[in-house]
Amino acid sequence: MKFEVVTIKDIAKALNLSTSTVSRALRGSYEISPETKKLVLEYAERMNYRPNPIALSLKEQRSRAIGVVVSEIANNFFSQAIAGIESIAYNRGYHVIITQSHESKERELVNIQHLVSRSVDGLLISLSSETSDLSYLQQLYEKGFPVVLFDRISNQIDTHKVTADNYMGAFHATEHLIYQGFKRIAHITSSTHLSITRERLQGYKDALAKHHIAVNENLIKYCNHGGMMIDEVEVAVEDLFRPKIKPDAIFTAGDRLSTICLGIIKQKQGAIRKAGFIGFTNTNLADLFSPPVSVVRQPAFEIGQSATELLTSMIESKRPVTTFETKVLPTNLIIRESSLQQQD
Amino acid sequence: MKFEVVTIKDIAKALNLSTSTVSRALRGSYEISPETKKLVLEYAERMNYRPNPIALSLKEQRSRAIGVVVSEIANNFFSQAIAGIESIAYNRGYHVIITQSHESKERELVNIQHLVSRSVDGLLISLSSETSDLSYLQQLYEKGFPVVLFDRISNQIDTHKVTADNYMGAFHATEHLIYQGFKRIAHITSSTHLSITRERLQGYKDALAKHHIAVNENLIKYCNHGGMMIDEVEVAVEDLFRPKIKPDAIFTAGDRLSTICLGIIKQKQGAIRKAGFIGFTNTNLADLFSPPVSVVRQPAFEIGQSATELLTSMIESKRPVTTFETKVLPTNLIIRESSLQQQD
DNA sequence: ATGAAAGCGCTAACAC
DNA sequence: GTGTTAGCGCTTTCAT
Repeated sequence: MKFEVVTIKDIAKALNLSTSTVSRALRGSYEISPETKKLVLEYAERMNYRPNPIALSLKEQRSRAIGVVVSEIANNFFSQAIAGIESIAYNRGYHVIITQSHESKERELVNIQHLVSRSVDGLLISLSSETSDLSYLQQLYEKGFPVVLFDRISNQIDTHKVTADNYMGAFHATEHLIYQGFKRIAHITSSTHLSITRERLQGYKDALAKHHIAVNENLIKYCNHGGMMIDEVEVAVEDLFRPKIKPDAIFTAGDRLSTICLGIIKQKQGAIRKAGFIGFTNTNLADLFSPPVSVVRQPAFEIGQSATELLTSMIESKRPVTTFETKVLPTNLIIRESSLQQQD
Repeated sequence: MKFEVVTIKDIAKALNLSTSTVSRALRGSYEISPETKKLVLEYAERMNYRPNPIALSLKEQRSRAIGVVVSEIANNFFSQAIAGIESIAYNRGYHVIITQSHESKERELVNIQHLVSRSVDGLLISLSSETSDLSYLQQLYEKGFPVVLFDRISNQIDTHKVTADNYMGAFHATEHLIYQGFKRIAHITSSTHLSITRERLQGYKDALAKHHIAVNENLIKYCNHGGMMIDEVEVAVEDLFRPKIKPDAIFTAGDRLSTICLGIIKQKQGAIRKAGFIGFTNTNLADLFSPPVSVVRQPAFEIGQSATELLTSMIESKRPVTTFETKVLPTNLIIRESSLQQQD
C-alpha cells in the first residue's frame, strides 16, 4: 500500500512530456524552455510534488543525512551535543539520524552498519564504553567514508576529532579541591577503554602530584558501565567509605556517574555527607541540588557544532581529506557549595 | 565514491548465475537446488554480503523503520519514552529514527514529511506545543499510513493513542496540596493547544471544586512555549508573586516548566521559597533537590512501549485497522518535602 | 531449476 | 529544447 505520491512519471504523463524533461525542468536546467519550465513547476507545485529521497539515495549513493551514534540520549551532555549537531546540519541541508548504543559495542556496530547501509553521508560517533576494537570503523574510514569522532575518541583512527579538554578540566577540579584543603580525594570514573576516562584520570593524578599528594589507587574506582548499572556505583562508594580512613572529597568523571553518586551519598547520610564533591556533568539542575553542586561543564553544544562542521566539510570535499585536526574545547569549572571546605 | 559493497550482481557474476537465482537462493526459495543454494549462501557469507536496504525500500515501499517525532529529547519524559520505544521496536525488527520538533510546528511538519518520504513504515508522534492544525497528519492517516499518537494527543485524528492519566495525576497532586492545607494554589502550564495542558488543567480545577475552593484565573499561568523560553516562565512567576496576596503553593504541568520554575524560585528567594511545590516531571534527580521535590511521574517507558506495540501491530495488520484504542496509563504521585506544609 | 526482463523513482549520457 | 535509454540494487513475473 502506497500513499499516492506524485512522481515525475505522473507529471510527465499529465503534461505529455518525457520524464527527463520534467526532471530537468524541476532542477531548473538551462536546456529547458522557460514555458515548459513554468508549466512543470506550476503543476508540480499544485500537485505537491516531492522528490523521493530513497530513489535519489539509490541513484546517487548519498542521502544528505548524517548518522549520530551516542551511548545514551538521556544524558545531558549528549542531548546538548545533539542540539549543536542539528543546528549546523539543518542549515547545511542535512538531516540527522540519532541512534543509541546504550554502552554496548554490539549495538554500536549494528547502528553503524545500519546507518552506512542506509547511505548516510557521514558519521558522528562517540564510542561506547565497551568499545576497544575499532577495526570495523577503521575499515570504513580507510574506504574513505567520512567519520568524525567526538567526546569519546580513539587514536586507533586518524580522522577529525572534537573533545572537551578533559585533562585540564579534571586537573582544575582536583586542584580546586586541594586548595579547599581536601587531602584524600577519591576519583570515581568509568571504563579505561574510554579516552575521556584516561584523560580525566591523568588530570586528577597530575594535580595531586603537583601538590605533592601521593596517588592512592584505593581511592580510584572504575565503574566499567559508566553509571548504567547503579549497583556498580554503589559498590564503589561503599568500598571507598568502608576503611577507617575515609576520603574527604569525591571527584566523579561522568554525567551519570555524578548524579547517581550524589543520590547514593544523599541516601547513605552520615560521614559521606560531609565529603566535598565535584563532578563532570552538564545537568542544568546542579543549582537546585542540596547543597548546590560544583561541576565541570563541557561545551557540549559547541562540540556538537564543531564536529558537524568538520564532518560536512569532509563530506563535501572534492579530494580525499588527508590532514586531520583534533579540536579540544575548554571546560568550565563551576564552583558551588558542594566542593567548599565546611567550617564546622 | 562508494564503499565497495558486494551486490547480488557481483555474486551472480562470480558464480556464473543470474541475479534472480542468487536473489532466490539468498531468500531460501524452494525452487532453487540445494547445491546452488549452498554455493550462493557460502559465497555471500564469505564476501560479507548485505542486502541494500535502500534498494529494498524503493522496491517494497517499506523500510522496517519507524519514525519518532517528539518536541525535545533533552526532556526526561521523552528520553525515557524513547527507551521504551526502542525496546519494543528492536525485537520486532524495526529501526527507530528519532527527530525533534523543538516545539515548532514547521519543524514538526518537515520531520514528518522527511520520515514519510524516507518510507518509514509508521510514525510515533507527540505533538509540538504550537501544533493546532493537524490536517497534514489527517491526510496521511486517511491514506492508511500508520500513525500512533502518544503523550500529546488530539481528537482531530482517529487512531491509536497512548497517554498518561493526566487528569487524575493533576487531580491528585492538587488534592494533596489541599490536604496539606494550601489554599491559594497556582498552576503554571503550557499552551492550551496541548491535550496534556487541558487535561491537567481540568484535573486541577476539579480538585479545587471538590474542596469548594474557587478557581482563580489569576493563579493560572500559560507559558505557550512550554518552558523553551525561560523569560516566559520568569514573567509568569513574577506575575504570580507581585500581588499583595500571594499564592501559597505552585503546581507545574511539565518537565521543563517544573525545573525552570524551581530554578527561578531558588534564585528569587524570599517569600516564594515558602510556597509549596509539586510538578509533573520525570527527572531522576528530584530527590537531590533542596528541598526534595514532590512530583507527578508518568510511566514514560511504558507509554513508549505501548505506543510501539500498537504501531507495529497496525503496520503488520493485513486489513486496514478501523477500531482504535486510547490507552491511559496511571501516573505516580511521589511526595517529598516540597509539597508538605511547613510548620513554622 | 534457472534465466530474462520489467519496474520501484530518479538522473544523465547520448541521441536528434 | 526535448526524448530515449540505461542504470542504481533488488524482487518477481513470465518464459524455458
